[in-house]
Amino acid sequence: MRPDYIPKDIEAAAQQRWEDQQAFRASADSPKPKYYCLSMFPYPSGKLHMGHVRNYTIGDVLSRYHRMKGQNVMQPMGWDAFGLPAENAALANNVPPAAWTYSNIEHMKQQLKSLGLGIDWSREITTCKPEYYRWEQWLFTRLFEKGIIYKKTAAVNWDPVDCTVLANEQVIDGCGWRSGAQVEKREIPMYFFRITAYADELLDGLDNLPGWPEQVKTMQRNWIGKSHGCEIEFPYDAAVGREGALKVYTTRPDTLMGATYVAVAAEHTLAAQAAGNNPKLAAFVAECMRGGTAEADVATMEKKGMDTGLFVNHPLTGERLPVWVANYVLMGYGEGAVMAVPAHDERDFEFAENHGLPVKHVVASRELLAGWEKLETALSGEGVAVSLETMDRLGMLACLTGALESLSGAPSEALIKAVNDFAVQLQSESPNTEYGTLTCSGKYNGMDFRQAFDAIAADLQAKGLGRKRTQFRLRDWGISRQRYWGCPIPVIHCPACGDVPVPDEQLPVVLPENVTITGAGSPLAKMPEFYQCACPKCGGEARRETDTMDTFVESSWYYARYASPDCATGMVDKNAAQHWLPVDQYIGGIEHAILHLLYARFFHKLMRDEGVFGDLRAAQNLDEPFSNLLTQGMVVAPTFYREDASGKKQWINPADINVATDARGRPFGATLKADGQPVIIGGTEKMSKSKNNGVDPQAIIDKYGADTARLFIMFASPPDQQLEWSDSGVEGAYRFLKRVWSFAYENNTSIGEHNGNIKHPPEKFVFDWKNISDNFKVARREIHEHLKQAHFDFDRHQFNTVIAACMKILNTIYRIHEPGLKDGECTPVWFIPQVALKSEGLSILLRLLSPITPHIAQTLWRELGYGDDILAAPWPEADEAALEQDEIELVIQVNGKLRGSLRVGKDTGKAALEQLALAHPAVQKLLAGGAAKKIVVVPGRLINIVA
RNA sequence: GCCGGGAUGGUGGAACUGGUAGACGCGCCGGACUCAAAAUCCGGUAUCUGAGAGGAUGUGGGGGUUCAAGUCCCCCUCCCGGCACCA
Repeated sequence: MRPDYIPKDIEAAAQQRWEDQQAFRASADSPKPKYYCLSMFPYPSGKLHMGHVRNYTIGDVLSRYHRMKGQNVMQPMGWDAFGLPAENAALANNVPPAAWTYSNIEHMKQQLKSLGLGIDWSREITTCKPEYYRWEQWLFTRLFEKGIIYKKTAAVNWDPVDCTVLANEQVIDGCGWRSGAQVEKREIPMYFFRITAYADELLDGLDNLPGWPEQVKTMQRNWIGKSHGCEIEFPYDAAVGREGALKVYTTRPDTLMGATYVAVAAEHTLAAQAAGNNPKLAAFVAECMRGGTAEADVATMEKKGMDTGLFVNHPLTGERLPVWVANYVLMGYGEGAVMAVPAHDERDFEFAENHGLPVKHVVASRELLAGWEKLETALSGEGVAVSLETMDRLGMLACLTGALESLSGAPSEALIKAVNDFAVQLQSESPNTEYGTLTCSGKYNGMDFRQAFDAIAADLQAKGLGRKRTQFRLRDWGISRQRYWGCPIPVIHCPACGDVPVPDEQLPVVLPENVTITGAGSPLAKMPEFYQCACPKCGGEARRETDTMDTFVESSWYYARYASPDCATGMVDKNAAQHWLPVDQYIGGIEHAILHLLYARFFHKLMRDEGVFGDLRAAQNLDEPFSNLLTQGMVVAPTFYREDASGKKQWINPADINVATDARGRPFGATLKADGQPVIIGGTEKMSKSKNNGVDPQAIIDKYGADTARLFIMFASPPDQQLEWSDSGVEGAYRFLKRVWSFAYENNTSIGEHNGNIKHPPEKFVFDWKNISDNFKVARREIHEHLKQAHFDFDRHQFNTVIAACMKILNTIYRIHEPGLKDGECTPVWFIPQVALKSEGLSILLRLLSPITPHIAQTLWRELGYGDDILAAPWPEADEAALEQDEIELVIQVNGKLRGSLRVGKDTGKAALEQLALAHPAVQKLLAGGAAKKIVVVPGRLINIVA
């Protein structure tokens, strides 16, 4: 055995061994229970980044852990190969997207292999290959025929200079990233997946996912946004142009009597109609069309609006309400129109304040009602009666003003104060968005939310001007992309037959790979050899669709494809699907919590309903694709920069920086290694090219080895938290592995001999641990306590404390020594238990470490004669007998403050404990002769004396 | 703006069900080894106060519940993720 830890050598050897043995090839034939462990596949951007390393290490740790616990693990890998960056790279470097993508895959695959991941590479899939996407096209044609896919128009970001559609990412401050031109919203026809048809199932299904983080389920529930409300129609007459009704949806029909105006989106027909003969309004509508479509931008815009001059009628009172155009009302949401109740909605209130629109309170809190009662008493004291009818019509404030004006003399000071008090109270409740009691609402006065909701809905229904409706925030999924590097949409447009899906025998519609990317429009639309075709129905001349699919489509079903990656008869082989699905553990970034994970769940149900998984009775448990989900945090690192003459920040990579610290280790400045001059320390941010704070995983692997990289990443923080990169932390991880190696080397001979004597596996050898010395008993108890803790932490995926437990075990076994004796001098009586204990401790340590740092664990397992293959070793279990203790330590508190401790027999009774605690000198001192009011005894933990 | 998270020593983090705050690392300080350095090993290290024993304070800020709060409840600040065409 070599005295030094040389990761390069042992890692290459271990990886070669796994490759030779095909150690990670998963077969459905195994009698063991299956465990399908999946990490989100990477976009092949060029090289691995730390986020990938983190993701795949977590997946590999779980895979290896479950394998050692006796499961038949399948851990596949593939490439999310379609996407925008390939087109950008093509523009920048003049390389076709296909060639760029394939070469990136080649390189990244080597990098993944060097991490020592236990991946079944025979299942590798690449989404830009026709063998993969043809099945996506196949499903599309089925769904198209079923009506799950339909066509409608939707708004996109249009760059008027480059004449191209931009992704939200490519719109910066409302302008195109390349042209700098102001982006416009433009309506174009697109294909949509009717995901809303599955909204209820997607929502309810979340209740059957106990293995998902609560926060992700909450986000998805909110995203789906099921609400119960009413659709309400506001009729208008011929004065508007023609008779009709403006339809809105609201979750607050109880506030209907407080509606003081209605607002419509710029694209709404009423807006267009009003703009027809109003140039100012037309200009405003055009202004609303400027800017991107991203919701975050729209929602943070200044709320602007303009009066159309049109009126609609309140459905219950017939009152005329003005119609406004507002930029915060979006055509794609609900009906593209809202009823505005400024008194009870934040946005409506702000808008009404800005435009001088009336505010009418119709829902009152208990406090406000009490305030109003007080005011009424004050008013009647001055002989003023408030008419309920007036109040219903005008609202409290207007009604009050009228009443005061009707006073014959000047109001008394008491009345002025009462009025002021009420006004202040009303102001503080504006807007009041809580449920409350209806007021100023005529026949609905006094009702609560539920009663008012039902009564108003019933009245609307009776008038034919509204009804209860359940609505979802979730919108149908538009999948058409006017881009080249994606899966072609398998539709042919025939002038005679309309949109015709491509028949099975003509699939796949292959994306041509040798193209030139210009950045203006899709190259496919310029390739007659691609788009010219015959109609499959009538044979006439037709045009092939040149849009491609959203790349979320590929990533919505890849997990299923892994079950039978080469299946040539369908998306997935039915038997393979029924064997491997669902995914037992899915791991990926929290940023995918909504879109990707919702789309994949949706697709799973589409495939199920299409019979892709076979007979539904046979395909049980196939309603959801991912049983357990782990969402990892991102990898962040410190940033450093200098400002150039123009004030522009020049970001400097942390690798080129020296950080100076004071005597206590506090950083007080940083300098550039190259010139020794100071740089500015920025914040800690997500590793990125733009902040130049990325650390190349390859450099870490080359310098320290994959085990160190994996160990550091798993140790630095729990998987779901963000991970802060630290070079010295990496050094620490490396130091620990060197210490493990040294321990093994130093005890190589004795442990090796011991292991040889007892024959493996070591558990078969029953050592009489009862007769070892007290020191050894303590050491052994520590080891087994740490093991127990590690086990607990493995199961809750808190790998950082698993590693802490490993470090503690190493610290313990390093100290195993009979006092005053060295190995060579030990008498046989001491020597044998000492070696046995060290051997047991190291065997536990190596097996605990093996999922995390598999190369060193495998190497030492063999070197010290535990066995040939640590993957086949049984998972260690804590020995309960080793954990037993006769005496325990209890903490003594006085008034909740720590004042001392007590060693007692483990079975000491409560009364005895109280006596012992009261007799404790620190307690005596604090009680100063007084009696304890109360004594709280928490068994095994503490005694709290309340003085 | 809306939805979801987060904040604990110089630092990454630990504290499982409300029960000894700071495990385990990193850094720093001291020591051993060395001609010296690196590496390695041993010890110390929340803050303030005290010679010391000890005392006081302390988990982003403010309030509350409890014998007891990092943990539960209410309000606030800042940071991060997502917002439907980045993946």
